[in-house]
Amino acid sequence: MEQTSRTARHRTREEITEEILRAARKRLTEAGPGELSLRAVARDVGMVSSAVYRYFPSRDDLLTSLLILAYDEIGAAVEDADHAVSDRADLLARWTAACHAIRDWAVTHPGDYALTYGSPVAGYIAPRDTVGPATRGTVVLVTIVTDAYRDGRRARPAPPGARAGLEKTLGDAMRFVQARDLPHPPPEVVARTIMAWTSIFGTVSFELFGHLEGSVSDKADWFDEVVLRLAVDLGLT
Amino acid sequence: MEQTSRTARHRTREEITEEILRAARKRLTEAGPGELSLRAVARDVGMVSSAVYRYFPSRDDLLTSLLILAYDEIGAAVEDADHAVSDRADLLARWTAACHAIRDWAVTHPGDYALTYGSPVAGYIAPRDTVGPATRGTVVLVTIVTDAYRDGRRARPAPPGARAGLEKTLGDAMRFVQARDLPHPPPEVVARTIMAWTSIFGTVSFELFGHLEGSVSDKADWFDEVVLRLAVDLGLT
DNA sequence: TGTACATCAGTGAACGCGCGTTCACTGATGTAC
DNA sequence: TGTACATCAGTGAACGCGCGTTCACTGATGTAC
Repeated sequence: MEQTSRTARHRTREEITEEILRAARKRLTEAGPGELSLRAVARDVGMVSSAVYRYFPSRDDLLTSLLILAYDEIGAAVEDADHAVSDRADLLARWTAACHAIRDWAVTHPGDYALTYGSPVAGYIAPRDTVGPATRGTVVLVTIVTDAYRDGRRARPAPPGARAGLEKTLGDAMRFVQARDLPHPPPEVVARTIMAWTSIFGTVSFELFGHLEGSVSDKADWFDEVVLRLAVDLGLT
Repeated sequence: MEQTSRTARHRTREEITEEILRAARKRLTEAGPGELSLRAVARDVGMVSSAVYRYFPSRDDLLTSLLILAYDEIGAAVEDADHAVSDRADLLARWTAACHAIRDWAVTHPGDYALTYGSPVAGYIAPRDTVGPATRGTVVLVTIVTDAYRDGRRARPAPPGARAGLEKTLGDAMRFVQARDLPHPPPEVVARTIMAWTSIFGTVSFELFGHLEGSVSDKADWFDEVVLRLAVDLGLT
């Protein structure tokens, strides 16, 4: 009873909070996070600008919520795409599905993509709460590769000229997989995974930020080609 | 005589134009291109804001000049790095030098890097004049790879599952190398080159935009590792 | 070489604007007795 | 169940600010005869 009465007001509060976030995300596709205008968002929602302060203590807090929302959304999309592959041993299918989820989300949410993976907003420092959501998608990619390693599939070997000390260069990434996965994937596998991860987002960024113009004619097909080659390099096939 | 008298005033004009650009670039490291303030730049130079209009017709024109300047600078840095390798047949050395020039420039000019390779500025469309400068650095990377191909070195072969039509997916990039290089590098080589190019900038962007935090402990060493593996994949070793 | 005129760089005031945030307020919704 | 009080959402005015751009001006530099 106490719960339902609380939710009466509570629920509209949540609805309006979501409405503000929705309007802000829409604005992000046109304006860039640094120029996001609280007043414009308020106007879109149909409130006076000061009313927004009942929901977000400041513009920066709005940005933080948008950041967490975006990371959580792309993270969930990648997780869902991976889980939707019923044959868990089909690592190429899982890899392809996960990568596609990334690009699909980015293409349909260019404003949120710029917020999360574009240039950082000047004068804004993302608080700690964003770290968790930020890693969700990445963890899926890593899991697929380490599953492959456990399966006995092998990525490209270390190059002949490679120096020692790769493990130290990687640092936290090594510690992460070693705390999780048995048998421990060696540094070379972790390195190739980070390279692939970077390639995926690099390709998406190049597409969305216009750097493939004049080089690649079909961006979606190109992404598929990249994903396939990365899978091969990672030993997923 | 006429030339020297024209340069008297002309020269200070050029100097002040450069001073404005220098001040604007400095501002870019703190503010992001969308928020670049003409008035702030004028203040830094020690002029009244309206005086800047003697040099740039609008804020957008200032941005365009900054864009061209940045692309030209990184392009020249990459060209110089490549040319500085005296043994032209040492393709790994040339590749490594060119890639390092990219990262070095990016790390020392983060504001300009965000302008050129970060999220696009909302409401600003780069004019045609920026296209030429934008490609200079890329052309160097492509040249190194095609030199290797002419040498008989071979990149990774096309993956087993690859579809036909890669040539069409690439489009302009294929036309570019086919118009320039003999013997024509096949689509697979062009594809691997674009992937490597994307990886380089993806790695730099991830470093500068904070996405390697929590994964890679030594960013400079990591870049070296990436560059080496890309060289191997491209058949430069 | 000296004078008359044209060009140009820089000034300072003004324009109209949108911004983030604060604050005292009103009226509706929820809570406690 | 009904009343008194507390909480909360939203208003509207105001704050001080910085912005891009225009314009009439002054004084210095360059040009032509």
